[in-house]
Amino acid sequence: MNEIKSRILLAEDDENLGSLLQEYLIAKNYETDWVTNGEKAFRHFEQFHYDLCLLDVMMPVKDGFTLASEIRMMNSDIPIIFLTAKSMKEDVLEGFTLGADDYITKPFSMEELLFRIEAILRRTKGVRGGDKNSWEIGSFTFDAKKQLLIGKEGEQKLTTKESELLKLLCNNMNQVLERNFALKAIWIDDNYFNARSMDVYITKLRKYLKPDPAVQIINVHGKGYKLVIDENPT
Amino acid sequence: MNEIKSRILLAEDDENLGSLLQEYLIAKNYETDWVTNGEKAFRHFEQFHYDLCLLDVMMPVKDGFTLASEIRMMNSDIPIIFLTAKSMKEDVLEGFTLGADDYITKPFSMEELLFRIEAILRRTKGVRGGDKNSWEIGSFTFDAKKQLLIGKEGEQKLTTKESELLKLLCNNMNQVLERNFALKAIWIDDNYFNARSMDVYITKLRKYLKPDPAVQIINVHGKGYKLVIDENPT
DNA sequence: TAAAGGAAGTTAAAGAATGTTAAAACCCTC
DNA sequence: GAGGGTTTTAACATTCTTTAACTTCCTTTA
Repeated sequence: MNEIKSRILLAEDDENLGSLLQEYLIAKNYETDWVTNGEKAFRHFEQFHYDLCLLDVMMPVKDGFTLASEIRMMNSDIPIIFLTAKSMKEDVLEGFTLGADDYITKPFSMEELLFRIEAILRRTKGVRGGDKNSWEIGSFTFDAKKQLLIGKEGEQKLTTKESELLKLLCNNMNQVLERNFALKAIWIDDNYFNARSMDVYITKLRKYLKPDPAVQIINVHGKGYKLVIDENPT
Repeated sequence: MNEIKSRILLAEDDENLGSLLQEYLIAKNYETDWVTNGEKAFRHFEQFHYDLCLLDVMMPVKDGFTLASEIRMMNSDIPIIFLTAKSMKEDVLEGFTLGADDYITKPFSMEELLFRIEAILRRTKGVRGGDKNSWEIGSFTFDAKKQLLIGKEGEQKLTTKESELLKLLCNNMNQVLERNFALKAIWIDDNYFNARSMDVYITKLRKYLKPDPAVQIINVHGKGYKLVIDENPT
């Protein structure tokens, strides 16, 4: 239940390897989409949400490096692992300058890949075992278990709904929390009225967080909300 | 610009390799302490502050894995890279279960090690090479995260679409941002209507940027747009 | 070089999404 | 079933995006 599946985008033109990897990753409980060229990969990336990209360097239509730089342009945080057939140093170096998080040289064992994936996800999700229930939100501390938002000016007790929504926002810090996802997670039904109810809660949370202007809940029109924190206030 | 030196703890019993690595890392501007066994390494770790540990797996007195688990016990966040002579899978796996952030198999090139180190430090320090979310645009400052364009005359809150488009332009500063790419990146569908919608947003951005005549969004007919900044105004 | 046609610029308005506030409905506990 | 807190509904305000209509600019080609 605390096992939120991570979504992986796998771009690999070799049909055998690709399907093998997809099968393996799905078996390991990762929702894995497999595409066979860089062009398709980019379209998938635009359209869906992923937690990690696994990109073959040499692919038809659009190579892995080009693809990676385009992906980086749209999302500067998502982890990217390159699969490279050649162990050529130049490849490795270029990959890292593009902001790769890791690379792995073919042939590799499934296990090795899996461990690299898990190592990166541990880091990026900031979880070394177990899921979080308290966060630093700017100058606030939010304790989800106690449903308490502690600020400089004092404590604010949160209702269940308020707390659940803030928790989802924290879990997706700096990323878009999709309306539908939040609705289904909290309200089960994602109908019109519940959506409006959620709007009301967003307003409430914004009011609570108002004392720290570095903290903001930003609306992404037609998509959802994003909790952002200004790291270096001017 | 990022002149903060990172401190590295290097534990390697091979005198030749150890001194070579230390020399190289210092040349690359890392403050590197080199020790020749696990026992000494742990004492150093207790006594000083480090940003990254580079541990040989096989060392006298105390091996790298034991050392790592002791270090982990004191600091669950510090990045650890194992140096391993054997390429045995078991080693790799055990290393990762101990919370290694990476491992590298001997023999390796200095460059490869350096890039792995830098990749990890980028991640943990949250600073990645070509990864920005704020730009100087002439006399403006654009904060993509907060969707804010700060000028001399005041702040302008940007909508999601405005911000996404400006971000793409910034990522391609002084280069042509292709219409097609921007459309697919932001609107997903690159049909006629979305293209006209983008035109509208270009107009809006130009209006916001108007206060500084050195900043311009130039149209490249049939191709796309280019954000240029006049560095030395006459 | 002038005309034609497509590309881009501009502005306004319509419709959908979101923001806000308050009252109503609900749900506990006593 | 009264009272206090929580959640939903309602009503109205505001903002965002798209569409439309019209204008201007650019490139090609006769």
